[in-house]
Amino acid sequence: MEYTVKELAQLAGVSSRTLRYYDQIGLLKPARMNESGYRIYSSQEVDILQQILFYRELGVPLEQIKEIIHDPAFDEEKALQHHYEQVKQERDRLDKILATIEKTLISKKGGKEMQDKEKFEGLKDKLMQENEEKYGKEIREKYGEETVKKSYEKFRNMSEEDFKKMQAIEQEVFALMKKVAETKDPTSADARKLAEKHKEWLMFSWPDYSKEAHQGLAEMYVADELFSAYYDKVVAGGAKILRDAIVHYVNQ
Amino acid sequence: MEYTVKELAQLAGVSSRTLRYYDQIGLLKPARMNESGYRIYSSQEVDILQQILFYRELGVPLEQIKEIIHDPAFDEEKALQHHYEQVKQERDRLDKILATIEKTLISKKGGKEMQDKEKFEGLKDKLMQENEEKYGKEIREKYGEETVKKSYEKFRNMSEEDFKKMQAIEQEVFALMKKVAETKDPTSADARKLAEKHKEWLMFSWPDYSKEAHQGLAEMYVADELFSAYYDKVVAGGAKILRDAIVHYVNQ
DNA sequence: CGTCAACCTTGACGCAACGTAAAGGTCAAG
DNA sequence: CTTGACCTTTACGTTGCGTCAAGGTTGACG
Repeated sequence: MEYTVKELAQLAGVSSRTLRYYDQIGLLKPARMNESGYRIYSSQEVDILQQILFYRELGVPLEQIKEIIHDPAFDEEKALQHHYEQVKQERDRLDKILATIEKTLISKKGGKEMQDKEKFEGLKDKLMQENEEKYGKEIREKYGEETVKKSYEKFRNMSEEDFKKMQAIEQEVFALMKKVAETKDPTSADARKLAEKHKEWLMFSWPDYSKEAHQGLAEMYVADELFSAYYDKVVAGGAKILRDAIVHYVNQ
Repeated sequence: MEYTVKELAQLAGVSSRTLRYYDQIGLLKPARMNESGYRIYSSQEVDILQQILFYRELGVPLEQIKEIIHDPAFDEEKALQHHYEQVKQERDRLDKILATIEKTLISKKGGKEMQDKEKFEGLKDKLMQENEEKYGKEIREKYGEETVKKSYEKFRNMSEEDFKKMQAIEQEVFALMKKVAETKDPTSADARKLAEKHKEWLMFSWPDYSKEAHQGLAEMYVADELFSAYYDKVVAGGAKILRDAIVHYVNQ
């Protein structure tokens, strides 16, 4: 059985252009060309195309499919394993994105006049997640994915009232930051209050508290420029002040 | 506070090229240009960039971000809601891909000489899933995602022995198909046996049996050219013979 | 035998969101 | 005044095709 481009294309549910492209990149060459230069495929190419489409469905790049198909010595299992990891990472990323969008949508409930603030909340949260990944490996191992999910649920179930409370507490944090900025003494009573308030604020969105995570977040406040800019807006050196207070607090 | 491209880029963790590109597409214009044509950004642009990066993290296309940012009348909530659906679909797709890769990797256990066959198994399964989506909505509503997951688990936990059994049964299905092909009578005893064998074969990878799904799959055997080609290879008109036998079987 | 639709060919641009030169101008430090 | 680190615009490469464009081939019909 022989096929022209269009015939094979319809058989396999792809476009003619796709077959020409596969020819072009050397992924699937026709069995032969007829006297006027038409591509002629045989049933052998049908089989190969089937395999190609299978891997394509899995999102494997055509270059890699080429290797899998044409190089019998190629370690297909390894390639698939690798691809599996890639896909998994991407899926996990999307999972996080979904959670963030949910939260962003929910936080819209908080009213209109603080919209910009909310947007920053979203960013903060993103950074919090990054922080978790950087500093909180142990915590993740301890509590696993469940914790993360709980955190989202907690946030999701947060009422508008809670949300406003959370913002009020953040204002208190700011006020204490300004106070501590005068002495810059992380061992002072106000510094302790600052760290405690910050913990209180944190607990609105964190399902569990751990000193390690708290300190990790504090370190990131200083390390991440965008983040520290947020606190430095409140008072010069705000991020460092907050960090020092927290570090001293968690280490008694 | 004013920034050059590089400064703002480092502050926000993006490349200078990105900022130039955002300028080019009108997403983020610098506050002004200096006398020699350098881009100068103010802290206002920092804030806007923050928002842009937030949405970019969510995978929102830059064109849409542009609307969200620059058009205050734009329904951001609706846009995010829509985007949420998009991302969810993509994530679900990746979930399925992961399951398929897993299965493909597992099926490698089945031995080397039937590798090509296995690849087709993967394709068949992909089509089975599509079939489920097309014809099996009711079933999905009945059993939900759990069923699908169970199906994968069942496959995952299938031993090499089971796998070989499954293939042996498929051979029996082929033999019966050839027999029935002589009379083409879907009401014959052999046709009944054929349908039953096919069900038996099916149950290796399906967690539950339903007549609707079985018939749906049968219909697809005929509707999908690539699929029917697989059965037509066994015997001419094989897909139709199998379909008719199954249809008669499930309707007593 | 002509012709007309439906195929086929190669070539080339477009898409998203930049990365990466290339070719040249600007600026602050030494 | 030179050097190196910045800045500018222009433009091509990436992935997997979709979509013209301009022209040749084929097969059915009158």
